[in-house]
Amino acid sequence: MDIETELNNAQREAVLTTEGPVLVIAGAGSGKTRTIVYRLAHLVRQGVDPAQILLLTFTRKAAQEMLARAGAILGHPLTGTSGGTFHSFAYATLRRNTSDIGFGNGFTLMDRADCEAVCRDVKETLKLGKGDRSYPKKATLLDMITKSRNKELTIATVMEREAYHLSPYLDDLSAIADGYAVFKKQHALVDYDDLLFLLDTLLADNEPLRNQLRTRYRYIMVDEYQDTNLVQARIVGHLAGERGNVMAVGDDAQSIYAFRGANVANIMDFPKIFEGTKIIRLEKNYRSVQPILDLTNEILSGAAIKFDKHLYSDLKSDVLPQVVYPLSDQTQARLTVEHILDLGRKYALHDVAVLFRAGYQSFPLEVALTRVGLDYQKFGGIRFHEAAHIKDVLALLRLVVNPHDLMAWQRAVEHVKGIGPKTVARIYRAMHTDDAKYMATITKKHDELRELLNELDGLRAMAGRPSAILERILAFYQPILIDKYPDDYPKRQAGLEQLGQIAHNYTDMDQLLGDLSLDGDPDDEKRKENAVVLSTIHSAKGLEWSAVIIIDLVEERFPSRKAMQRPEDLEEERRLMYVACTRAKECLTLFVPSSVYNRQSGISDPTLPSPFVLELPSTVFTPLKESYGGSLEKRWPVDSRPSFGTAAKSAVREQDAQPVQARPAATVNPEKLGFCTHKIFGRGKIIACPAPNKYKVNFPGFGIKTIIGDYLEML
DNA sequence: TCTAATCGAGTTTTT
DNA sequence: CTCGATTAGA
Repeated sequence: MDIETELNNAQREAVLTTEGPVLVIAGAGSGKTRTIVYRLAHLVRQGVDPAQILLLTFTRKAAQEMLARAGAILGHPLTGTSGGTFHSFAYATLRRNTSDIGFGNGFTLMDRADCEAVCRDVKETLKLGKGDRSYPKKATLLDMITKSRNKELTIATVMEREAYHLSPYLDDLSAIADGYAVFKKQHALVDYDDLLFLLDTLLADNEPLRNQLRTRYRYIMVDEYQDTNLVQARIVGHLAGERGNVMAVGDDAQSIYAFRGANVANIMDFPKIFEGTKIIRLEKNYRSVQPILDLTNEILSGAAIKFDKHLYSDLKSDVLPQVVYPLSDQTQARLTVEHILDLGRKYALHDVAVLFRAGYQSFPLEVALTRVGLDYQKFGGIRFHEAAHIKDVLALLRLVVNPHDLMAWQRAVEHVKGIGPKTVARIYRAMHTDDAKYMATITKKHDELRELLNELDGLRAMAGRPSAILERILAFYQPILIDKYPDDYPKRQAGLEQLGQIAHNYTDMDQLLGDLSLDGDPDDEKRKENAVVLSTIHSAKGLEWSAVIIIDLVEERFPSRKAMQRPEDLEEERRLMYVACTRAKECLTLFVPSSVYNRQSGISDPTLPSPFVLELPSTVFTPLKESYGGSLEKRWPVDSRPSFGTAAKSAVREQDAQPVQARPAATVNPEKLGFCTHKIFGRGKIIACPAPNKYKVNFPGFGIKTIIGDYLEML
């Protein structure tokens, strides 16, 4: 390890400042990870016990990679260092102190599906929303509840700020949120948010424990600090103390988790909370060639609130990033595959990534890749432990540990034919009131149920290692698997076998269950060789590839349709675009399809290019247009823009650029909806006003569109 | 009363 | 494809 030659001045200062609070503002690709890795190694070399270091990161993968790299520098692994996410750290700490948080008999961690099911059950128990087609879905209910908790605002405030269309349901939502909290308490259930809040309270109230942890973790490092929320910041405060040796690392321009309650103010306020903070800025970029940085700097310069950032690099290249305009999202998939094959001659396939805004956007590409026989590895979207068959097996595993686990019972018993939600609830009640009579009748009626109960009794009696228990469960589940998924059970079987493999590494069942829900896909651990990477941008955070392709850069997809309503959401989309582009080391290609398939109408809709592409000056990229023959030609996209002409289009863009609140909302009495005109779609009839300042309009020739009032001229 | 089957509407991002 | 409302049948 040579700190003098391997690090620049700013990095070296961050590594060598081991005492007191440090805030590292690290631009994209500025060697942030390298700095953390060297600091870990440096601390250990200075004689710090690795067990005294706590490394909090955004994913477990990131933490383990950093620890491994530090170990490689030192020539021996770091033993005993605590590294992981806030959530997994909280889970482990709470497990050791269950009685102090009011769960003397332990608690069960719920995953997203469990939480949604509780929301639905509470809604039904309260008899709310019966027959109302536009009633918020269980996913929406949960979104509001967790958002309100993560931002530490009332539901009313969250609704007022960002979900105005839900305001008719405010009272219902508050009632459901209360019911949700009560239900969790009654059943010893804990959701992801609870992990953080319970740890915060535990540390605030329990001085001996707080002191014990402060002594144990003398050096704390927190990565991706711009994506922490208020409660996470408090936890750091508890653990570090006012004069703690704590280093926070982050980049305000890469804050992309506001939807989850992340608060950029945390990183700005860090020096206020920790007195005497040393602030270090890493600005030189070591990842990307200069032409890519020219483009990413342009993305940031369009931000509403300017960033004090300008990335620069010594890496030269005379190849500009490309912007490709395919005719449709179908040809986009084909052109992407061709481009990947092309890149594959220069780079290893796992060094090429395709990034997109939402998980479903890669589906056409996945089909195209499969057709030509290219292997791919997808990040984001459905996680390993969320697949139905994995959840089924985990439910059985959970029941072995905790017979009171209601969510697991629901899952396990609903496989029995002839038993639905109502009967499950009655069985659960009967078991807990020792109603032997009902149990006898119901087991007599359903053979499958009796077998299930017998199996669980047998499993509890054997009390072996997790892997042994799991093996027996897999055997028991086999017929259910085949019955439930006759079409694709072999594929799912492979997933179950993988689960078996994972279980071999564990001796403690609680730890296994916790890790599975908290640390994502064990599949993600290593990058497959020779497989191109497909990833949501959120899942690509902190990673880099030689070549990066971003697809679906059109309005309504990226930026997401849901982010077009509020200026602050659009700003987060811009930062997301920045994160995506800064992942690229040498090649960056942006795809802007001219039309996308619309499932509703079954035809392809014309698209508008993403504002983030439109505003780029033509000097920073090379435009390529797909000809009708399917080949690519260098040409200005403006030459071939369809129909309505560029004048109308630029007029619309100017309008879009104005902040939405800048103009008073056009007022229309919803009682008598009339006609309106739109710059692009022309004259249309207003058929509904689903929310204030939002209209459903039928445009002849274009169909029904939902549009913000600001873009309409009322007639 | 409850379950299973069918139909129609709507799809962001994650610990 | 997935969720929820609706409905026919047990």
